[in-house]
Amino acid sequence: MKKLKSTAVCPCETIQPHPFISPEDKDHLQVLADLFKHLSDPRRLNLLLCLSHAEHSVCILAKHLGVTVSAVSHQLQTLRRARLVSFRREGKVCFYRLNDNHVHKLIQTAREHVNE
Amino acid sequence: MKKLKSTAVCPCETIQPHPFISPEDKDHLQVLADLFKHLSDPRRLNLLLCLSHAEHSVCILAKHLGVTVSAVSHQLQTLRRARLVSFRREGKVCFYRLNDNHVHKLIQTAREHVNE
DNA sequence: ATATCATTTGAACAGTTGTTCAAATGATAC
DNA sequence: GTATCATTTGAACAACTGTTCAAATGATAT
Repeated sequence: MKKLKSTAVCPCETIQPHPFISPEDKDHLQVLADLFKHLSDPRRLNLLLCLSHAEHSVCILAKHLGVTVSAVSHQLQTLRRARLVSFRREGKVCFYRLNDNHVHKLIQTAREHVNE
Repeated sequence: MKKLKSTAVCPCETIQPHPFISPEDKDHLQVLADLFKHLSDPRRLNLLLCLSHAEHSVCILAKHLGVTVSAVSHQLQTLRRARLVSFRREGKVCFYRLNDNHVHKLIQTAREHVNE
């Protein structure tokens, strides 16, 4: 067990740091990460897959996903803030739907990655 | 402020729950979510984008990303366990690279989603 | 063997996330 | 108005995540 004092001097010190990515990508980095974060929870992913077939009420979603209504509602609010889903109210019932079809493409590409 | 006792009885009660997704998708749900989780951190995403241009050493990556070597190394171990990156050792230096090009496709699809 | 550099590893710690519970809100019917 | 159903909301709490720090390991050179 040697007591090494971290000198923190490496050859890279002389290299001037610069991003390997373009400025516009840099700007979108956080936005992209946030998008992926919404897809990174199994239950939320399941929820999105349910909605990819048709619009559904919160109550039905909870039933089919096997979780509480409250939990689904919280997830839906998160997805709504991220503009991944939208909804319409019909009387007492709220029907949620996917906002566009890009989510499908994302999942499809990910699925290809997994299956190899 | 009414004290409502949750009756937890809704019309959906009569509906038998079934997944809206196919069995094989159900199996891959966790795997897919895990994949997205690795892309959900801005710094890790930045790291992957750096590697999408060429292989790089840990030291250089830390320099360019503006974080400590330790932090980068931890991230790389995570990505390595997920088989998203691999590496080769050359003397004292470890060079990391992307494991395949699916990551590019994923990022590209996500980027399209963001730009609309 | 010792020194140094590049990298890894484990522990601790702060920040974030998702669920649950209880209560509130919105809408319809009586 | 009250009752009921569907949904939302906020607070609390446990679980997870990523960073930092210190120490260890791996490799090369002297």
